[in-house]
Amino acid sequence: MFDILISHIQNKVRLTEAEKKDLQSFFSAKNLKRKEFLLQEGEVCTHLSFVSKGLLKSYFEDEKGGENINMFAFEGWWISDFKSFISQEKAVLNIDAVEETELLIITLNDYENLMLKIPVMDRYFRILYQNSLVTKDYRLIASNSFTAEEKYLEFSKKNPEVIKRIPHNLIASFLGLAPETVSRIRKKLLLKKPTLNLNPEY
Amino acid sequence: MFDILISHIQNKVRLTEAEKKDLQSFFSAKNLKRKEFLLQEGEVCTHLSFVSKGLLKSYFEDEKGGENINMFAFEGWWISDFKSFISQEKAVLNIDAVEETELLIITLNDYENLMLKIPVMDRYFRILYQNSLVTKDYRLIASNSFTAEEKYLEFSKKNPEVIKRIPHNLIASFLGLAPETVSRIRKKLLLKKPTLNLNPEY
DNA sequence: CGTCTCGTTGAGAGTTTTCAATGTAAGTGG
DNA sequence: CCACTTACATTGAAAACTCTCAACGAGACG
Repeated sequence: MFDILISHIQNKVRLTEAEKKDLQSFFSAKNLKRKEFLLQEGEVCTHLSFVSKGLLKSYFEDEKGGENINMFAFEGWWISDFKSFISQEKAVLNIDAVEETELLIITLNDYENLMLKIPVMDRYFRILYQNSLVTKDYRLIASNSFTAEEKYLEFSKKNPEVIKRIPHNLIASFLGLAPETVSRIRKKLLLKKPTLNLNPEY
Repeated sequence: MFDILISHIQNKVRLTEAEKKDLQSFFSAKNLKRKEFLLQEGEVCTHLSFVSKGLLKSYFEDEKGGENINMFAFEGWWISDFKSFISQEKAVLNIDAVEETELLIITLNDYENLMLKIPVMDRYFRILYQNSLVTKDYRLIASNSFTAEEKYLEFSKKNPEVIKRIPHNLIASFLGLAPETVSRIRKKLLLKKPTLNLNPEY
């Protein structure tokens, strides 16, 4: 459980044994069942969470009650309503578990103290956020310039595993499309470029 | 010139006098005239740039030659094609000057050495990127869930000064809308909610 | 004065959404 | 294990939104 966290951190920076020990004391464990909320709109986002197992989605709920998915968080990802977490103001996002999930969570105070105590964690998060910005930037371009078909194609090309794991209505929401639109695009793509049948039965 | 950089950094972290001195040695100055390129698609983004004066835009050029503006960079902002800068691969973005611009630029090597030499700069960028993520996340939500009118309204509410400084066709591109659409929205808004005339002439 | 940039307007085309109905698979409780 | 409910996907038709194309006007700049 902590191993995953440690290994993800060590992927970017080097930790001493003492620091690894230290690190653990800042986090608590939390489990969520399917559909259970980590955060609801209007609450303050008290924790930043590291996903050690499972899958979450964060989403914005519009006036009509529609879910607009903002991001998914898989094993090894961090998630929160960042704005709410940093400012300790009310959250606008909801976060819930798509699959049964195990988290390591840290409060804002501990997050800050963690970095004061283990300065290399500033570096870790700097690199993490830096990479994250690249991704968000690309998504923003796609969202503003691509057609529905391009959005879906691009997504499925970049995230083939995700397509298998997450229902298409959620993927549609993530891409800012209606589920019907995605369904029609998939149909069109299947007709155009039929799947290679690697295990023909004849 | 450096003052602005230093002051922006000190806004987030504390620097010693020695560090301030040190810092300067990592940067060079660069000026751009209106429409001059800082980076063109296909080149490698060799520098991360701090805007000490002026205004830039970064954009993605689609097949039809349309500019899809990704971000603006005002005084005190950093800009680059981050993906290209970090990986030193070819850039997909173009960056050019909207107004006459003064930059402080740093290479990837120096960027990395800077943080090794002045570790608190890891912290500075961590906080900078953290804030940036909040903004991008919000833009992503808006881009995926808002109507054209909501996008424009929201933008003009949050960035009243920007509206004055940047032509509407660029704002349209930034919002992922056609300039005609923005023009029509503005007309509609003017009719609906006429501007308060604070200086009546009668 | 001519050119270029920016903004506006209209009409038609195209894309995507919405609404409603239906089908299918999967999970739950008796 | 079956019956029932819920979640997910598909399809069609109409509506809504936004874009494209084309033309025109105004202002800035050299």
